[in-house]
Amino acid sequence: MSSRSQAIADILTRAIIDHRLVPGCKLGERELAEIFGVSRIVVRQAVIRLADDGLAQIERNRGAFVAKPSMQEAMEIYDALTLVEQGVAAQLSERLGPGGWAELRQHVERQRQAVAAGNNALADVLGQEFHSVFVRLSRNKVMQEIHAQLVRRTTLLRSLITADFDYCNLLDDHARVIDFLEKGRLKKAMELIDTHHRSVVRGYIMDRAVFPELSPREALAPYLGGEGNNAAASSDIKAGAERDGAQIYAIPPVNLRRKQAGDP
Amino acid sequence: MSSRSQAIADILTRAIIDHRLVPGCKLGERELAEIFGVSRIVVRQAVIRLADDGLAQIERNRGAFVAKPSMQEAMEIYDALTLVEQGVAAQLSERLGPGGWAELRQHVERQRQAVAAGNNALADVLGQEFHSVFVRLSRNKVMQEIHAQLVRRTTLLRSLITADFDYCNLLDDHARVIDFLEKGRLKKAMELIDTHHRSVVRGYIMDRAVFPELSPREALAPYLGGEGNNAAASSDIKAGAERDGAQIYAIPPVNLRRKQAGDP
DNA sequence: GATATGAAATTGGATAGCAATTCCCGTTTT
DNA sequence: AAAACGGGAATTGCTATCCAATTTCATATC
Repeated sequence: MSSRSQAIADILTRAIIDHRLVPGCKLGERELAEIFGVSRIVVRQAVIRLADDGLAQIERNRGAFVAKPSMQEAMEIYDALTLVEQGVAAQLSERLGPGGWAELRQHVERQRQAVAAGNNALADVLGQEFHSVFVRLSRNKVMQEIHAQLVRRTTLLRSLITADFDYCNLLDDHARVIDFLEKGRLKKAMELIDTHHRSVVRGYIMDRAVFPELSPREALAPYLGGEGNNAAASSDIKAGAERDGAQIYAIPPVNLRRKQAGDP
Repeated sequence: MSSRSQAIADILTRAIIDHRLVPGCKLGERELAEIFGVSRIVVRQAVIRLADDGLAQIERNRGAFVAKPSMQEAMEIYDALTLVEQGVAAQLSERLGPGGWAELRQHVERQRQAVAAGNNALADVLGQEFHSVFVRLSRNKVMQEIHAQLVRRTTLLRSLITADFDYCNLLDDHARVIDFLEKGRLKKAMELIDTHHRSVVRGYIMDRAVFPELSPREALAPYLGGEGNNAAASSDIKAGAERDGAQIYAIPPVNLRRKQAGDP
Protein backbone atom coordinates (compact mmCIF):
# COMPACT_ATOMS: atom_id res chain seq x y z
CA MET A 1 0.00 0.00 0.00
CA SER A 2 1.97 2.92 1.25
CA SER A 3 5.70 2.93 1.14
CA ARG A 4 7.72 3.35 4.23
CA SER A 5 8.68 6.92 3.49
CA GLN A 6 5.02 7.72 3.08
CA ALA A 7 4.25 6.16 6.43
CA ILE A 8 6.96 8.21 8.07
CA ALA A 9 5.77 11.35 6.35
CA ASP A 10 2.31 10.64 7.74
CA ILE A 11 3.63 10.24 11.26
CA LEU A 12 5.65 13.43 11.04
CA THR A 13 2.63 15.27 9.67
CA ARG A 14 0.56 13.95 12.52
CA ALA A 15 3.15 15.01 15.05
CA ILE A 16 3.30 18.48 13.57
CA ILE A 17 -0.43 19.08 13.53
CA ASP A 18 -0.62 17.67 17.05
CA HIS A 19 1.81 20.41 18.03
CA ARG A 20 4.29 17.91 19.33
CA LEU A 21 6.84 19.07 16.81
CA VAL A 22 6.74 22.83 16.98
CA PRO A 23 7.79 25.26 14.24
CA GLY A 24 11.51 25.72 14.02
CA CYS A 25 12.22 22.28 15.40
CA LYS A 26 15.15 20.64 13.68
CA LEU A 27 14.36 17.47 11.79
CA GLY A 28 17.78 15.91 11.62
CA GLU A 29 18.14 13.08 9.17
CA ARG A 30 20.31 10.94 11.34
CA GLU A 31 18.20 11.44 14.41
CA LEU A 32 14.93 10.63 12.69
CA ALA A 33 16.45 7.66 10.94
CA GLU A 34 17.50 6.30 14.29
CA ILE A 35 14.12 6.97 15.86
CA PHE A 36 12.22 5.21 13.12
CA GLY A 37 14.79 2.54 12.58
CA VAL A 38 15.18 3.22 8.89
CA SER A 39 17.93 4.55 6.73
CA ARG A 40 18.51 8.23 6.24
CA ILE A 41 17.29 8.12 2.69
CA VAL A 42 13.82 7.08 3.71
CA VAL A 43 13.71 9.96 6.13
CA ARG A 44 14.86 12.36 3.47
CA GLN A 45 12.12 11.26 1.12
CA ALA A 46 9.58 11.74 3.87
CA VAL A 47 10.87 15.19 4.69
CA ILE A 48 10.71 16.19 1.04
CA ARG A 49 7.04 15.30 1.12
CA LEU A 50 6.53 17.50 4.16
CA ALA A 51 8.32 20.37 2.49
CA ASP A 52 6.12 20.05 -0.58
CA ASP A 53 3.16 20.21 1.75
CA GLY A 54 4.43 23.40 3.32
CA LEU A 55 4.87 21.75 6.71
CA ALA A 56 8.65 21.74 6.68
CA GLN A 57 11.31 23.77 5.03
CA ILE A 58 14.60 22.47 3.80
CA GLU A 59 17.69 24.61 3.81
CA ARG A 60 20.47 23.32 1.70
CA ASN A 61 23.27 21.73 3.65
CA ARG A 62 21.60 22.77 6.84
CA GLY A 63 18.74 20.38 7.10
CA ALA A 64 15.00 20.37 7.51
CA PHE A 65 12.97 22.24 10.08
CA VAL A 66 9.34 22.34 10.92
CA ALA A 67 8.00 25.28 8.95
CA LYS A 68 7.63 28.58 10.71
CA PRO A 69 5.12 30.49 8.63
CA SER A 70 5.14 34.26 8.64
CA MET A 71 2.07 36.27 9.50
CA GLN A 72 1.82 37.16 5.85
CA GLU A 73 1.75 33.52 4.91
CA ALA A 74 -0.76 32.77 7.64
CA MET A 75 -3.15 35.30 6.18
CA GLU A 76 -2.63 33.96 2.71
CA ILE A 77 -3.44 30.47 3.89
CA TYR A 78 -6.64 31.65 5.50
CA ASP A 79 -7.55 33.70 2.46
CA ALA A 80 -7.07 30.65 0.30
CA LEU A 81 -9.12 28.57 2.67
CA THR A 82 -11.89 31.13 2.60
CA LEU A 83 -11.81 31.23 -1.16
CA VAL A 84 -12.05 27.46 -1.45
CA GLU A 85 -14.84 27.08 1.05
CA GLN A 86 -16.83 29.92 -0.43
CA GLY A 87 -16.57 28.27 -3.79
CA VAL A 88 -17.61 24.94 -2.41
CA ALA A 89 -20.51 26.63 -0.66
CA ALA A 90 -21.67 28.03 -3.95
CA GLN A 91 -21.60 24.58 -5.50
CA LEU A 92 -23.34 22.92 -2.60
CA SER A 93 -26.10 25.47 -2.49
CA GLU A 94 -27.13 24.30 -5.92
CA ARG A 95 -26.31 20.65 -5.83
CA LEU A 96 -26.50 19.21 -2.35
CA GLY A 97 -29.36 16.85 -1.58
CA PRO A 98 -31.20 16.36 1.72
CA GLY A 99 -28.83 13.63 2.81
CA GLY A 100 -25.93 16.03 2.58
CA TRP A 101 -27.55 18.70 4.68
CA ALA A 102 -28.46 16.07 7.21
CA GLU A 103 -24.88 14.91 7.44
CA LEU A 104 -23.68 18.43 8.07
CA ARG A 105 -26.27 19.03 10.77
CA GLN A 106 -25.43 15.75 12.39
CA HIS A 107 -21.80 16.74 12.54
CA VAL A 108 -22.63 20.04 14.16
CA GLU A 109 -24.79 18.21 16.64
CA ARG A 110 -21.94 15.94 17.62
CA GLN A 111 -19.74 18.92 18.21
CA ARG A 112 -22.44 20.56 20.25
CA GLN A 113 -22.59 17.52 22.48
CA ALA A 114 -18.84 17.55 22.89
CA VAL A 115 -18.98 21.17 23.97
CA ALA A 116 -21.79 20.41 26.36
CA ALA A 117 -19.73 17.61 27.83
CA GLY A 118 -16.85 19.97 28.32
CA ASN A 119 -14.61 17.97 26.06
CA ASN A 120 -12.84 20.84 24.45
CA ALA A 121 -10.23 18.75 22.72
CA LEU A 122 -12.85 16.71 20.95
CA ALA A 123 -14.83 19.79 20.12
CA ASP A 124 -11.76 21.31 18.60
CA VAL A 125 -11.16 18.30 16.39
CA LEU A 126 -14.78 18.14 15.34
CA GLY A 127 -14.76 21.83 14.60
CA GLN A 128 -11.94 21.34 12.17
CA GLU A 129 -13.49 18.24 10.72
CA PHE A 130 -16.61 20.12 9.86
CA HIS A 131 -14.78 22.01 7.18
CA SER A 132 -13.45 18.80 5.72
CA VAL A 133 -16.86 17.19 5.68
CA PHE A 134 -18.17 20.30 4.01
CA VAL A 135 -15.67 20.05 1.20
CA ARG A 136 -16.06 16.30 0.89
CA LEU A 137 -19.69 16.80 -0.01
CA SER A 138 -18.58 18.55 -3.16
CA ARG A 139 -17.46 15.11 -4.32
CA ASN A 140 -14.35 16.58 -5.84
CA LYS A 141 -11.28 14.68 -4.75
CA VAL A 142 -8.89 17.21 -6.20
CA MET A 143 -10.56 19.97 -4.25
CA GLN A 144 -10.58 17.82 -1.14
CA GLU A 145 -6.85 17.29 -1.34
CA ILE A 146 -6.19 20.99 -1.80
CA HIS A 147 -8.40 21.81 1.11
CA ALA A 148 -6.88 19.14 3.32
CA GLN A 149 -3.46 20.57 2.71
CA LEU A 150 -4.62 24.05 3.62
CA VAL A 151 -6.19 22.73 6.79
CA ARG A 152 -2.95 21.02 7.76
CA ARG A 153 -1.17 24.28 7.34
CA THR A 154 -3.67 26.17 9.46
CA THR A 155 -3.25 23.55 12.12
CA LEU A 156 0.46 24.15 12.03
CA LEU A 157 -0.22 27.83 12.60
CA ARG A 158 -1.81 27.04 15.92
CA SER A 159 1.55 26.10 17.33
CA LEU A 160 2.55 29.70 16.96
CA ILE A 161 -0.22 31.37 18.85
CA THR A 162 -2.46 31.13 21.79
CA ALA A 163 -5.89 30.45 20.56
CA ASP A 164 -8.65 31.25 22.91
CA PHE A 165 -11.51 29.92 20.91
CA ASP A 166 -15.06 30.43 21.72
CA TYR A 167 -16.34 27.08 20.63
CA CYS A 168 -19.96 28.04 20.96
CA ASN A 169 -19.54 30.98 18.70
CA LEU A 170 -17.68 29.07 15.99
CA LEU A 171 -20.09 26.21 16.29
CA ASP A 172 -22.91 28.61 15.82
CA ASP A 173 -21.25 29.83 12.66
CA HIS A 174 -21.26 26.34 11.25
CA ALA A 175 -24.94 25.89 11.91
CA ARG A 176 -25.75 29.27 10.46
CA VAL A 177 -23.82 28.56 7.29
CA ILE A 178 -25.87 25.42 6.80
CA ASP A 179 -29.06 27.36 7.36
CA PHE A 180 -28.16 30.07 4.91
CA LEU A 181 -27.10 27.65 2.25
CA GLU A 182 -30.11 25.41 2.51
CA LYS A 183 -32.33 28.43 2.17
CA GLY A 184 -30.45 29.52 -0.90
CA ARG A 185 -29.02 32.62 0.73
CA LEU A 186 -25.64 32.04 -0.78
CA LYS A 187 -24.28 35.50 -0.37
CA LYS A 188 -25.01 35.55 3.33
CA ALA A 189 -23.35 32.17 3.71
CA MET A 190 -20.24 33.31 1.93
CA GLU A 191 -19.96 36.40 4.07
CA LEU A 192 -20.28 34.27 7.13
CA ILE A 193 -17.53 31.93 5.96
CA ASP A 194 -15.31 34.93 5.52
CA THR A 195 -15.99 36.40 8.93
CA HIS A 196 -15.72 32.95 10.46
CA HIS A 197 -12.16 32.57 9.27
CA ARG A 198 -11.35 36.13 10.13
CA SER A 199 -12.48 35.57 13.66
CA VAL A 200 -10.18 32.58 13.87
CA VAL A 201 -7.26 34.63 12.63
CA ARG A 202 -8.14 37.37 15.04
CA GLY A 203 -7.82 34.86 17.85
CA TYR A 204 -4.38 34.11 16.54
CA ILE A 205 -3.15 37.60 16.92
CA MET A 206 -3.43 37.46 20.63
CA ASP A 207 -0.01 36.72 21.91
CA ARG A 208 2.64 34.19 22.51
CA ALA A 209 3.66 30.68 21.77
CA VAL A 210 2.47 28.18 24.31
CA PHE A 211 3.47 24.77 23.15
CA PRO A 212 6.58 23.40 24.80
CA GLU A 213 9.40 22.30 22.65
CA LEU A 214 10.03 18.58 22.75
CA SER A 215 12.94 16.76 21.30
CA PRO A 216 11.95 14.80 18.20
CA ARG A 217 12.47 11.59 20.13
CA GLU A 218 10.05 12.61 22.83
CA ALA A 219 7.62 14.07 20.37
CA LEU A 220 7.42 11.00 18.20
CA ALA A 221 7.38 8.36 20.90
CA PRO A 222 3.57 8.09 21.05
CA TYR A 223 3.33 7.30 17.36
CA LEU A 224 5.78 4.46 17.32
CA GLY A 225 4.74 1.83 19.81
CA GLY A 226 1.24 0.34 19.83
CA GLU A 227 0.05 2.67 17.14
CA GLY A 228 -2.50 3.97 19.59
CA ASN A 229 -4.32 6.67 17.73
CA ASN A 230 -5.39 8.72 20.66
CA ALA A 231 -5.03 12.09 19.06
CA ALA A 232 -8.43 13.26 20.11
CA ALA A 233 -8.05 11.74 23.53
CA SER A 234 -4.79 13.40 24.32
CA SER A 235 -5.78 16.26 26.46
CA ASP A 236 -4.40 19.70 26.31
CA ILE A 237 -0.72 20.16 26.72
CA LYS A 238 0.52 21.83 29.80
CA ALA A 239 1.22 25.42 29.01
CA GLY A 240 2.81 26.44 32.24
CA ALA A 241 6.00 24.44 32.37
CA GLU A 242 7.35 26.00 29.29
CA ARG A 243 11.00 26.29 28.55
CA ASP A 244 11.99 29.83 29.14
CA GLY A 245 14.76 29.82 26.60
CA ALA A 246 12.49 29.00 23.71
CA GLN A 247 12.32 31.92 21.40
CA ILE A 248 8.88 33.34 21.60
CA TYR A 249 7.42 33.69 18.20
CA ALA A 250 5.15 36.59 18.63
CA ILE A 251 2.99 37.54 15.74
CA PRO A 252 2.83 41.27 15.42
CA PRO A 253 -0.68 42.58 15.80
CA VAL A 254 -1.38 43.69 12.30
CA ASN A 255 -4.62 44.62 10.74
CA LEU A 256 -5.88 41.50 9.19
CA ARG A 257 -7.75 42.24 6.17
CA ARG A 258 -7.27 42.45 2.56
CA LYS A 259 -5.49 45.68 2.42
CA GLN A 260 -2.31 44.55 0.82
CA ALA A 261 0.77 46.60 0.46
CA GLY A 262 0.43 47.63 -3.14
CA ASP A 263 -3.25 48.25 -2.92
CA PRO A 264 -4.12 51.33 -4.86
CA MET B 1 19.76 26.83 -5.18
CA SER B 2 17.72 23.81 -5.92
CA SER B 3 18.87 20.38 -5.10
CA ARG B 4 19.64 17.86 -7.75
CA SER B 5 16.41 15.97 -7.36
CA GLN B 6 14.47 19.21 -7.57
CA ALA B 7 16.17 20.08 -10.82
CA ILE B 8 15.31 16.69 -12.25
CA ALA B 9 11.75 16.96 -11.05
CA ASP B 10 11.57 20.28 -12.85
CA ILE B 11 12.84 18.80 -16.09
CA LEU B 12 10.43 15.89 -15.89
CA THR B 13 7.58 18.26 -15.16
CA ARG B 14 8.56 20.36 -18.12
CA ALA B 15 8.76 17.32 -20.37
CA ILE B 16 5.34 16.15 -19.27
CA ILE B 17 3.59 19.45 -19.80
CA ASP B 18 5.35 19.77 -23.12
CA HIS B 19 3.73 16.47 -24.06
CA ARG B 20 7.04 14.84 -24.72
CA LEU B 21 6.40 12.33 -21.99
CA VAL B 22 2.86 11.14 -22.58
CA PRO B 23 0.54 9.60 -19.98
CA GLY B 24 1.26 5.99 -19.28
CA CYS B 25 4.91 6.32 -20.18
CA LYS B 26 7.09 4.33 -17.89
CA LEU B 27 9.54 6.29 -15.79
CA GLY B 28 12.04 3.61 -14.96
CA GLU B 29 14.43 4.48 -12.20
CA ARG B 30 17.44 2.92 -13.79
CA GLU B 31 16.76 4.42 -17.17
CA LEU B 32 16.23 7.93 -15.85
CA ALA B 33 19.25 7.65 -13.61
CA GLU B 34 21.32 6.77 -16.63
CA ILE B 35 19.85 9.56 -18.73
CA PHE B 36 20.51 12.23 -16.13
CA GLY B 37 23.77 10.75 -14.97
CA VAL B 38 22.70 10.51 -11.35
CA SER B 39 21.97 7.72 -8.97
CA ARG B 40 18.64 6.01 -8.72
CA ILE B 41 17.92 7.63 -5.41
CA VAL B 42 17.92 11.11 -6.84
CA VAL B 43 15.52 9.99 -9.52
CA ARG B 44 13.23 8.41 -6.99
CA GLN B 45 13.09 11.62 -4.97
CA ALA B 46 12.22 13.52 -8.11
CA VAL B 47 9.51 11.07 -9.06
CA ILE B 48 7.98 11.28 -5.60
CA ARG B 49 7.65 15.00 -6.15
CA LEU B 50 5.89 14.43 -9.44
CA ALA B 51 3.52 11.96 -7.84
CA ASP B 52 2.66 14.45 -5.12
CA ASP B 53 1.90 16.92 -7.85
CA GLY B 54 -0.44 14.51 -9.56
CA LEU B 55 1.79 14.30 -12.62
CA ALA B 56 2.97 10.75 -12.06
CA GLN B 57 1.65 7.75 -10.27
CA ILE B 58 3.73 5.24 -8.43
CA GLU B 59 2.71 1.60 -8.22
CA ARG B 60 4.47 -0.36 -5.57
CA ASN B 61 7.13 -2.65 -6.90
CA ARG B 62 6.11 -1.73 -10.41
CA GLY B 63 7.49 1.70 -10.82
CA ALA B 64 6.38 5.18 -11.80
CA PHE B 65 4.38 6.18 -14.83
CA VAL B 66 3.27 9.48 -16.19
CA ALA B 67 -0.21 9.94 -14.76
CA LYS B 68 -3.12 9.01 -16.91
CA PRO B 69 -6.05 10.92 -15.42
CA SER B 70 -9.54 9.62 -15.86
CA MET B 71 -12.29 11.70 -17.39
CA GLN B 72 -13.74 12.02 -13.91
CA GLU B 73 -10.49 13.41 -12.60
CA ALA B 74 -10.21 15.72 -15.58
CA MET B 75 -13.55 17.25 -14.76
CA GLU B 76 -12.64 17.58 -11.13
CA ILE B 77 -9.47 19.40 -12.04
CA TYR B 78 -11.35 21.84 -14.23
CA ASP B 79 -14.00 22.29 -11.57
CA ALA B 80 -11.31 23.11 -9.06
CA LEU B 81 -9.68 25.49 -11.50
CA THR B 82 -12.98 27.21 -12.12
CA LEU B 83 -13.60 27.53 -8.43
CA VAL B 84 -10.20 29.05 -7.79
CA GLU B 85 -10.38 31.50 -10.64
CA GLN B 86 -13.89 32.58 -9.78
CA GLY B 87 -12.77 33.26 -6.26
CA VAL B 88 -9.78 35.22 -7.45
CA ALA B 89 -12.04 37.15 -9.80
CA ALA B 90 -14.23 38.13 -6.89
CA GLN B 91 -11.22 39.41 -5.00
CA LEU B 92 -9.78 41.27 -7.95
CA SER B 93 -13.06 42.95 -8.76
CA GLU B 94 -12.80 44.72 -5.41
CA ARG B 95 -9.12 45.20 -5.07
CA LEU B 96 -7.33 45.46 -8.34
CA GLY B 97 -5.96 48.85 -9.31
CA PRO B 98 -5.58 50.35 -12.78
CA GLY B 99 -2.10 48.95 -13.17
CA GLY B 100 -3.40 45.44 -12.75
CA TRP B 101 -6.13 45.81 -15.34
CA ALA B 102 -3.59 47.26 -17.72
CA GLU B 103 -1.31 44.30 -17.22
CA LEU B 104 -4.09 41.92 -18.03
CA ARG B 105 -5.10 43.82 -21.15
CA GLN B 106 -1.53 44.00 -22.28
CA HIS B 107 -1.25 40.28 -21.96
CA VAL B 108 -4.35 39.71 -24.03
CA GLU B 109 -2.98 42.06 -26.61
CA ARG B 110 0.23 40.10 -26.87
CA GLN B 111 -1.73 36.93 -27.40
CA ARG B 112 -3.85 38.64 -30.05
CA GLN B 113 -0.71 39.58 -31.91
CA ALA B 114 0.53 36.03 -31.72
CA VAL B 115 -2.71 34.76 -33.19
CA ALA B 116 -2.55 37.37 -35.91
CA ALA B 117 0.97 36.26 -36.70
CA GLY B 118 -0.21 32.69 -36.97
CA ASN B 119 2.04 31.56 -34.15
CA ASN B 120 -0.32 29.09 -32.60
CA ALA B 121 2.22 27.59 -30.28
CA LEU B 122 2.98 30.95 -28.75
CA ALA B 123 -0.68 31.84 -28.60
CA ASP B 124 -1.34 28.63 -26.76
CA VAL B 125 1.33 29.37 -24.19
CA LEU B 126 0.14 32.93 -23.73
CA GLY B 127 -3.41 31.73 -23.38
CA GLN B 128 -2.42 29.57 -20.45
CA GLU B 129 -0.20 32.22 -19.04
CA PHE B 130 -3.11 34.58 -18.84
CA HIS B 131 -4.69 32.49 -16.12
CA SER B 132 -1.48 32.51 -14.14
CA VAL B 133 -1.09 36.26 -14.43
CA PHE B 134 -4.68 36.60 -13.34
CA VAL B 135 -4.05 34.66 -10.16
CA ARG B 136 -0.74 36.32 -9.52
CA LEU B 137 -2.50 39.64 -9.25
CA SER B 138 -4.26 38.34 -6.16
CA ARG B 139 -0.86 38.61 -4.46
CA ASN B 140 -1.44 35.37 -2.65
CA LYS B 141 1.48 33.02 -3.06
CA VAL B 142 -0.34 30.09 -1.55
CA MET B 143 -3.16 30.52 -3.99
CA GLN B 144 -0.70 30.93 -6.83
CA GLU B 145 0.94 27.63 -6.01
CA ILE B 146 -2.36 25.80 -5.86
CA HIS B 147 -3.39 27.30 -9.15
CA ALA B 148 -0.07 26.54 -10.80
CA GLN B 149 -0.38 22.91 -9.85
CA LEU B 150 -3.87 22.74 -11.27
CA VAL B 151 -2.68 24.32 -14.49
CA ARG B 152 0.11 21.78 -14.77
CA ARG B 153 -2.43 19.03 -14.44
CA THR B 154 -4.69 20.50 -17.08
CA THR B 155 -1.71 20.74 -19.36
CA LEU B 156 -1.09 17.07 -18.78
CA LEU B 157 -4.65 16.38 -19.81
CA ARG B 158 -3.99 17.76 -23.25
CA SER B 159 -1.83 14.79 -24.05
CA LEU B 160 -4.89 12.63 -23.79
CA ILE B 161 -7.29 14.38 -26.04
CA THR B 162 -7.81 15.67 -29.46
CA ALA B 163 -8.21 19.33 -28.94
CA ASP B 164 -8.87 21.72 -31.66
CA PHE B 165 -8.96 24.99 -29.93
CA ASP B 166 -10.42 28.12 -31.31
CA TYR B 167 -7.86 30.59 -30.09
CA CYS B 168 -9.89 33.61 -31.13
CA ASN B 169 -12.82 32.46 -29.13
CA LEU B 170 -10.88 31.73 -25.96
CA LEU B 171 -8.95 34.93 -26.37
CA ASP B 172 -12.19 36.80 -26.60
CA ASP B 173 -13.27 35.22 -23.34
CA HIS B 174 -10.23 36.58 -21.60
CA ALA B 175 -10.90 40.09 -22.80
CA ARG B 176 -14.53 39.87 -21.84
CA VAL B 177 -13.71 38.67 -18.35
CA ILE B 178 -11.54 41.71 -17.87
CA ASP B 179 -14.28 43.96 -19.12
CA PHE B 180 -16.89 42.47 -16.86
CA LEU B 181 -14.68 42.61 -13.82
CA GLU B 182 -13.54 46.14 -14.33
CA LYS B 183 -17.13 47.23 -14.65
CA GLY B 184 -18.00 45.45 -11.45
CA ARG B 185 -20.18 42.87 -13.15
CA LEU B 186 -18.76 40.08 -11.07
CA LYS B 187 -21.50 37.57 -11.61
CA LYS B 188 -21.23 37.83 -15.37
CA ALA B 189 -17.50 37.39 -15.15
CA MET B 190 -17.80 34.31 -13.00
CA GLU B 191 -20.29 32.76 -15.36
CA LEU B 192 -17.95 33.41 -18.21
CA ILE B 193 -15.06 31.79 -16.39
CA ASP B 194 -17.22 28.74 -15.90
CA THR B 195 -18.31 28.47 -19.51
CA HIS B 196 -14.77 29.21 -20.62
CA HIS B 197 -13.45 26.16 -18.83
CA ARG B 198 -16.41 24.07 -19.83
CA SER B 199 -15.80 24.86 -23.45
CA VAL B 200 -12.25 23.65 -23.04
CA VAL B 201 -13.39 20.42 -21.43
CA ARG B 202 -15.98 19.94 -24.11
CA GLY B 203 -13.19 19.87 -26.64
CA TYR B 204 -11.70 17.00 -24.75
CA ILE B 205 -12.47 13.64 -26.15
CA MET B 206 -10.42 11.11 -24.37
CA ASP B 207 -10.39 8.50 -27.02
CA ARG B 208 -6.95 8.42 -28.40
CA ALA B 209 -3.59 9.89 -27.73
CA VAL B 210 -2.56 12.45 -30.27
CA PHE B 211 0.96 12.98 -29.17
CA PRO B 212 3.50 10.45 -30.35
CA GLU B 213 5.07 8.32 -27.72
CA LEU B 214 8.75 8.91 -27.34
CA SER B 215 11.15 6.94 -25.28
CA PRO B 216 12.22 8.82 -22.18
CA ARG B 217 15.65 9.17 -23.67
CA GLU B 218 14.36 10.86 -26.78
CA ALA B 219 11.85 12.89 -24.86
CA LEU B 220 14.35 14.30 -22.42
CA ALA B 221 17.20 14.93 -24.79
CA PRO B 222 16.30 18.58 -25.46
CA TYR B 223 16.40 19.45 -21.78
CA LEU B 224 19.87 18.16 -21.11
CA GLY B 225 21.97 21.12 -21.99
CA GLY B 226 25.60 20.15 -22.32
CA GLU B 227 25.93 17.84 -19.33
CA GLY B 228 25.45 20.73 -16.94
CA ASN B 229 22.57 20.57 -14.57
CA ASN B 230 21.24 23.86 -15.73
CA ALA B 231 17.54 23.32 -15.57
CA ALA B 232 16.80 26.87 -16.61
CA ALA B 233 18.16 26.14 -20.05
CA SER B 234 15.11 24.04 -20.68
CA SER B 235 12.75 26.96 -20.46
CA ASP B 236 12.24 27.81 -24.07
CA ILE B 237 11.73 24.62 -25.93
CA LYS B 238 8.37 25.26 -27.35
CA ALA B 239 7.78 28.93 -26.94
CA GLY B 240 11.15 29.78 -28.30
CA ALA B 241 10.05 33.00 -29.87
CA GLU B 242 9.05 34.42 -26.56
CA ARG B 243 12.07 35.70 -24.75
CA ASP B 244 11.16 39.26 -23.95
CA GLY B 245 9.21 38.59 -20.81
CA ALA B 246 11.78 36.80 -18.73
CA GLN B 247 9.65 37.46 -15.71
CA ILE B 248 7.24 34.59 -15.70
CA TYR B 249 6.85 31.58 -17.82
CA ALA B 250 3.64 30.24 -19.11
CA ILE B 251 3.76 27.50 -16.57
CA PRO B 252 6.05 27.97 -13.66
CA PRO B 253 8.96 25.72 -14.50
CA VAL B 254 9.71 25.02 -10.90
CA ASN B 255 7.75 23.71 -8.06
CA LEU B 256 7.12 26.83 -6.07
CA ARG B 257 5.95 25.13 -2.96
CA ARG B 258 9.33 25.16 -1.40
CA LYS B 259 9.67 28.49 0.13
CA GLN B 260 12.82 30.31 -0.65
CA ALA B 261 14.79 31.51 2.31
CA GLY B 262 15.27 35.12 1.34
CA ASP B 263 11.63 35.94 1.42
CA PRO B 264 11.29 39.61 2.30
C1' DG C 1 37.37 42.24 21.74
C1' DA C 2 37.26 41.07 16.93
C1' DT C 3 38.81 38.19 13.37
C1' DA C 4 40.94 34.29 11.04
C1' DT C 5 41.38 29.36 11.10
C1' DG C 6 40.72 24.62 11.55
C1' DA C 7 38.13 20.59 13.33
C1' DA C 8 33.58 18.49 14.00
C1' DA C 9 29.08 17.73 12.46
C1' DT C 10 25.60 17.46 9.01
C1' DT C 11 23.71 17.12 4.59
C1' DG C 12 23.64 15.71 -0.41
C1' DG C 13 24.88 12.29 -3.08
C1' DA C 14 27.22 7.76 -5.10
C1' DT C 15 27.77 2.99 -5.15
C1' DA C 16 27.07 -1.74 -4.16
C1' DG C 17 24.15 -5.03 -2.76
C1' DC C 18 19.99 -7.72 -0.84
C1' DA C 19 15.05 -9.15 -0.30
C1' DA C 20 10.54 -8.87 -2.29
C1' DT C 21 7.58 -8.46 -5.96
C1' DT C 22 6.17 -8.62 -10.63
C1' DC C 23 6.76 -9.97 -15.44
C1' DC C 24 7.79 -13.10 -18.95
C1' DC C 25 8.20 -17.27 -21.21
C1' DG C 26 8.74 -22.01 -21.71
C1' DT C 27 6.90 -26.34 -19.83
C1' DT C 28 3.46 -29.23 -18.17
C1' DT C 29 -1.26 -30.66 -17.63
C1' DT C 30 -6.05 -31.25 -18.97
C1' DA D 1 -4.41 -27.25 -28.56
C1' DA D 2 -5.54 -24.26 -24.68
C1' DA D 3 -4.98 -23.38 -20.01
C1' DA D 4 -2.41 -23.74 -15.82
C1' DC D 5 2.04 -23.78 -13.73
C1' DG D 6 6.66 -22.63 -12.46
C1' DG D 7 11.13 -20.74 -12.60
C1' DG D 8 14.30 -17.20 -13.93
C1' DA D 9 14.92 -12.09 -15.27
C1' DA D 10 14.03 -7.56 -14.29
C1' DT D 11 12.65 -3.94 -11.32
C1' DT D 12 11.69 -1.74 -7.10
C1' DG D 13 12.24 -0.65 -2.02
C1' DC D 14 15.49 -0.39 1.08
C1' DT D 15 20.09 -0.80 3.68
C1' DA D 16 24.83 0.07 4.50
C1' DT D 17 28.83 2.48 3.74
C1' DC D 18 31.63 5.87 1.87
C1' DC D 19 32.85 10.54 0.12
C1' DA D 20 32.54 15.58 -0.97
C1' DA D 21 30.67 20.02 0.10
C1' DT D 22 28.99 23.06 3.39
C1' DT D 23 27.95 24.87 7.72
C1' DT D 24 29.06 25.55 12.62
C1' DC D 25 31.54 25.91 16.42
C1' DA D 26 35.61 26.35 19.12
C1' DT D 27 40.14 27.87 19.28
C1' DA D 28 44.13 30.68 18.27
C1' DT D 29 45.83 35.05 16.86
C1' DC D 30 46.10 40.00 16.27
